[in-house]
Amino acid sequence: MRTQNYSRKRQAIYELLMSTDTHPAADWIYNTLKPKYPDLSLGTVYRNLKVLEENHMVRSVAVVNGCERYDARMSQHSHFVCRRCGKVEDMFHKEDMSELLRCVTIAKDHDVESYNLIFYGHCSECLSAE
Amino acid sequence: MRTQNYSRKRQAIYELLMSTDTHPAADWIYNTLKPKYPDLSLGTVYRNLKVLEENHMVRSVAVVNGCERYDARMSQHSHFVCRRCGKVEDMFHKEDMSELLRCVTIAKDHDVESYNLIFYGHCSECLSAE
DNA sequence: CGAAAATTAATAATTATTACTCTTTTCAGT
DNA sequence: ACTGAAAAGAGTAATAATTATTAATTTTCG
Repeated sequence: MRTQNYSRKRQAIYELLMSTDTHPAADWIYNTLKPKYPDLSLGTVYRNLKVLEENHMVRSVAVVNGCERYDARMSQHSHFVCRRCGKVEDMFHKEDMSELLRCVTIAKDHDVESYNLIFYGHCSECLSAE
Repeated sequence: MRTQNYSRKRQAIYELLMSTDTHPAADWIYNTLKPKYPDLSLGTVYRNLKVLEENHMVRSVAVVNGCERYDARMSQHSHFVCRRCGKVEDMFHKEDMSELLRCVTIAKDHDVESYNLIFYGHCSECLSAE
């Protein structure tokens, strides 16, 4: 059986995502890896993000200004999106969020696999800049 | 001072959104109103959705398959998105969700204005179809 | 090594959304 | 009701993120 990440570029994309907490878009990943991988193609970044997503190694955490933003930290946590600068920040949970499921009426015949909680507002930098 | 002129098309878009719980995309709104307003333009739908959004009469609740989905019910509630058919359903809260805010670490210097909670999974129709 | 399968670069195509230009509608003040 | 300026719209072109295609390269593994 073939291993999952046998391509250097896929590995590089994954490791870059693991090493940052900026929740970048495909475009940023492409530009960041380009110097080290001069023949990298943007299509490769998109395709690998999809492959990694299917393998639950990466997830899309938000769409900001029409751009999908990715995160390789799969432990359950939420995000804050700045409406002004588009920055995406982590928001870690104080306690188990399964609590959350008790707060909403869930149809019993639905198969709820995951959830995504996003907070919107203005980040500290943008607040002080105004 | 003149703020906004009354427009019957904007009104129609708003009323259509109020009358449905399917959380439609711009495209669906356009096709639904087209028979009654034969000269309606898709650009008009997009522009008015943005105007209504700025006036807090409408909000985007999710992006499904690259399409923004809208809701005119502004009372706080969450949504379920079916990963298979893309359906967006309402999930009303059993209790006050301000409780929710206590579960995450919120940086004090951030101005959190709103949040969006989306559940993902498979709806009952898609489950029984498999 | 060598063949089969997976991956990629480069490019073309797709598609949701926005911008633009000119026309039409709306409405406050007459 | 009439008018003129502001707002809104139609129709079309443009934008930009993402996806599909295809031929070439790389990787895997017997």
